[in-house]
Amino acid sequence: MGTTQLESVPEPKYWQLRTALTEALDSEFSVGEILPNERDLAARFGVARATLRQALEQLELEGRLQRRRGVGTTVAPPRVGVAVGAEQHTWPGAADDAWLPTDCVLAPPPAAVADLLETGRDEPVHTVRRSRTTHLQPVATELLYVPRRSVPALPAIDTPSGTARARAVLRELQRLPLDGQDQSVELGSAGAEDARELDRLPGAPVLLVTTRFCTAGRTAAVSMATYRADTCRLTFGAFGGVEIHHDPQRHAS
Amino acid sequence: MGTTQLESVPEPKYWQLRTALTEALDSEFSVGEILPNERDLAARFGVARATLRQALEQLELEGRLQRRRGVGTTVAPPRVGVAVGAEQHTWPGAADDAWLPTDCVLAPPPAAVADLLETGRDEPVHTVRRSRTTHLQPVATELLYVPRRSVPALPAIDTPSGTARARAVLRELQRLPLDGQDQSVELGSAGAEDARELDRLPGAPVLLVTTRFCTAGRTAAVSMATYRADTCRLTFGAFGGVEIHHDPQRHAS
DNA sequence: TAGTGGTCTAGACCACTGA
DNA sequence: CAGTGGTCTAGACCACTAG
Repeated sequence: MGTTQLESVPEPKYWQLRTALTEALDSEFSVGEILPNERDLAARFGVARATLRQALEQLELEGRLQRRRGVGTTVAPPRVGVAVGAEQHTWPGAADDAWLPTDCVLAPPPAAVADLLETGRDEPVHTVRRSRTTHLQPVATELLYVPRRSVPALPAIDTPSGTARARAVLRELQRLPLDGQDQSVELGSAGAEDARELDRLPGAPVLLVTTRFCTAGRTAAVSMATYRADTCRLTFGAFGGVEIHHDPQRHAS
Repeated sequence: MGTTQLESVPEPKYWQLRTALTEALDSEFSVGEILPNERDLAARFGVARATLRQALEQLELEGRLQRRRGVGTTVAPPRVGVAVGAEQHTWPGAADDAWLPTDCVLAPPPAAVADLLETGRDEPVHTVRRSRTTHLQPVATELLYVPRRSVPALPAIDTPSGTARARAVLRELQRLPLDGQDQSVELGSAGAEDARELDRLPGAPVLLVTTRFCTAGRTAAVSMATYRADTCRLTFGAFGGVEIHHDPQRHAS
C-alpha cells in the first residue's frame, strides 16, 4: 500500500502515548490547565501507571508539563528565554544583571575549577553564591569562583562571610579589564542542594553553564551556573527575549 | 550531635545508589570498562531492577555511563566539547565547518521557523539536512532553512534534490554578507528519525540549538540542530577543544 | 542461542498538598 | 483528611548483539 510500511518494530507504548498526549496538549488544553490524575489517565489509555508516567516524564523534560507532588499535573507555559551570553561581555555583578548574590565564602574550589583558574588545588578562592529568578520563579543557581589575585584590594578574612562580602567581591571585579569570555553548556542533574533551591526534586535535569572570564591572558574568574532545563531556553546573542514557539521534540511521527 | 541532622525525609534509594555508583566509577573503574549486568547489580545492592535502572538512567544522563541493548553498560569517556558558537560568526557550510550536507529539499518549514524567516507559513524554503560527527561518532543532526530570497541565484526546481543541491545552497549562502547571529539552547528529546541518526533510542535527551543568521536586518537563514546530550558539551567562544573534567552533578552529598 | 538492556504490568506504600 | 504525584517491588516478555 501507499501508506507507511508495516512496522516490524512497533514503537513502544510510552512513545505512542507521548505522541497522543502531545497532540491533545496542542489541541485541547491551554496553559495552566490541570490534567486528569495519573491513575485515571493510565486507565483511560489502558496502560499501567508506570508506562503512563514514562510518557509524562518525557513531556515534562520537553517543558510541556509541570508536575507537582500532592497537587497534580498542569500544562506548562512556553519556556522562558534567559540570556546567558551577550554579544558584549560583562563581568558578573554588573549593574543590570539578573543575579542576586546570597553568600560568599573563601574555600578551595573543585579540582576542575582550580585547574581553570591556575590556582593550587588546595588554594582557597572567593566562592560567591548567586541565584536568578524570572517571573518570580527561581531559574538558576550559580557558584562564582574568584581567585584572590583577581581582587587584591579585598581584605583576606576581615570581611565577614555572607551577602556583604559577596557584593564586595563583585564590586572589586568590575575594576578589572575584561578581555573576553567563553562558555560551555551541558546536561546535568540537580544535586540535592540545587534541587531545593530550584524547587525541583533531586536528579531533575539541569543545564550546566560554565563561563570563564579572561583578563590579561589568564582566567580571572569561573562561573558554574545550573539552570532548570524544564523551564529555560538559554539564549546567546541578541535573541534575548524573543519568544520562539516550536516543539522541542522534532519529527514527531 | 555534631553530625548532620537526622533525615526526617531520607533520600530515595535510587539517589543513594546513584551516589554509590558515582563514587565507584570515580575510584574503581576506568573508561570503557564493562559493568556487571543490571540483574546482578540490582541483586548486589539489594534493590529491584527497576530501582537500579533509575540510578543508571541518571548516570547515563550525566554522561558517565553508556548503555547498549544486547551488549551491556560501559563507563563513558568524558564528554567531547563541540563548538557551536564561535567568536567570529560564519555562514554554515564555510570551508572548515564540521558538518556534512546530506540532502536538500524545497518545502514549507515549521510555522515557528516561517515566523523567524518572515516567510509565509506555506511558502517553501530550501531545507538542507546536515550531520556532524566527532571521533567517528554521530553527535548532531541539523535542518537548515534558507528562504529563496537569500539565494536568488539558485534555480528554483531545476537542480535535483539531494547532496548536490545542498552544496549549491550552502555555496550561494557564502556570497551574502553576514551581519550577525544569535542562538538559543534548550533541552529536548530525540524524535524517531533523529534518534536513528544519532544512534540512540527515541526519547533520548538532546540539546536543541537554534541559530538565526542575520543579514541586512533580516533573518537570512535558520538552523535547528539536535545534539546528543549524553556525549556532548556545547562550547561558545574560545573554549573550543579545551577539556573540562568536572562532575556534571554538583553538590553530590 | 545465551545474555544483555528495553518495555510493561499490577500492585503497594510513602510524602506532600490543600481543603 | 482525601487525593495527588513519587518511590519501589517482583515478575514477565521483548529486541538486540555477539559468539
